[in-house]
Amino acid sequence: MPELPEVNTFQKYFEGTSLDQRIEAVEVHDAKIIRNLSGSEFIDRLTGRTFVGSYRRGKYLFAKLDNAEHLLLHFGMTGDLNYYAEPQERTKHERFVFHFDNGQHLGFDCPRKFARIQYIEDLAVYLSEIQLGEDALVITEADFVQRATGKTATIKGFLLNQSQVAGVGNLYADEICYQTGIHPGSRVNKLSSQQQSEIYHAMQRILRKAIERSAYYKDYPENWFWEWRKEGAPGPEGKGIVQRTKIAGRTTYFIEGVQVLY
DNA sequence: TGTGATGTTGAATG
DNA sequence: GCATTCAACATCAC
Repeated sequence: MPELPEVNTFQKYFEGTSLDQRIEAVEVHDAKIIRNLSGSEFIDRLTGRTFVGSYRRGKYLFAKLDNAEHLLLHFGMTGDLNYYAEPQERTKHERFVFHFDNGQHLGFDCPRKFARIQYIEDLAVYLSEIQLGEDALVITEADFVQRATGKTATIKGFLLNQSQVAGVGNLYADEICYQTGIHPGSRVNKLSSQQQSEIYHAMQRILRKAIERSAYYKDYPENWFWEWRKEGAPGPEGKGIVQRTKIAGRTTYFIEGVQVLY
């Protein structure tokens, strides 16, 4: 689930539910996804604190604490937030939960444990240490094109590379390639700067639309790929054939005969 | 029952 | 240095 639009939805959910309530207790069921602290250290650091805001960059969500430090929530493939009142509303794969002083809870659910939770003392320092590109919605066209210039990677690989642009994942990368009529295996340096800027605008348009629909796939426009991601099926309007392959190590769908390989 | 899954990382390879 | 592939992480659903 969690690519940029999904994480944006998590952020809204977090801000709409979990701010300004003192964390009275923290319960850790499985500390595996907490990367830089033990379970008991995690409990010690968070107990008594209050969430006061958040910052999202790409798929990284930083929950801001009242001591100006942050908790990084990276959702991996299956992370999810669950704010609830009654204990029986607890989800099956809850890994830890904050008990707020108003009786509410914020649980972090993650069946596959690919999520990464990290306690960040200094956000600016952390961001300068990791290789994380500018957020896909924030990056300027000039910066995007400049980063693309000369790259020999496939366009799909480039879009997935979080150190170039942060936020695009496997599904949206396919959608961007589809909507620009470009084969996902095309080399970035074979594309004109005009095409690179078309990709930039498609990326922003698609992510914005997805956010507007709260990353709820069923509400996406009918001509998006959700409707046609089936190998061997005819493409939209009967043009071309849906192909499934592997590009940049990820399962990739595109329409043979419609998306041009450069 | 086997296969693959919306993410990231590190090692190995070209 | 750059790009790609693969394995690993752990679990579930088809």
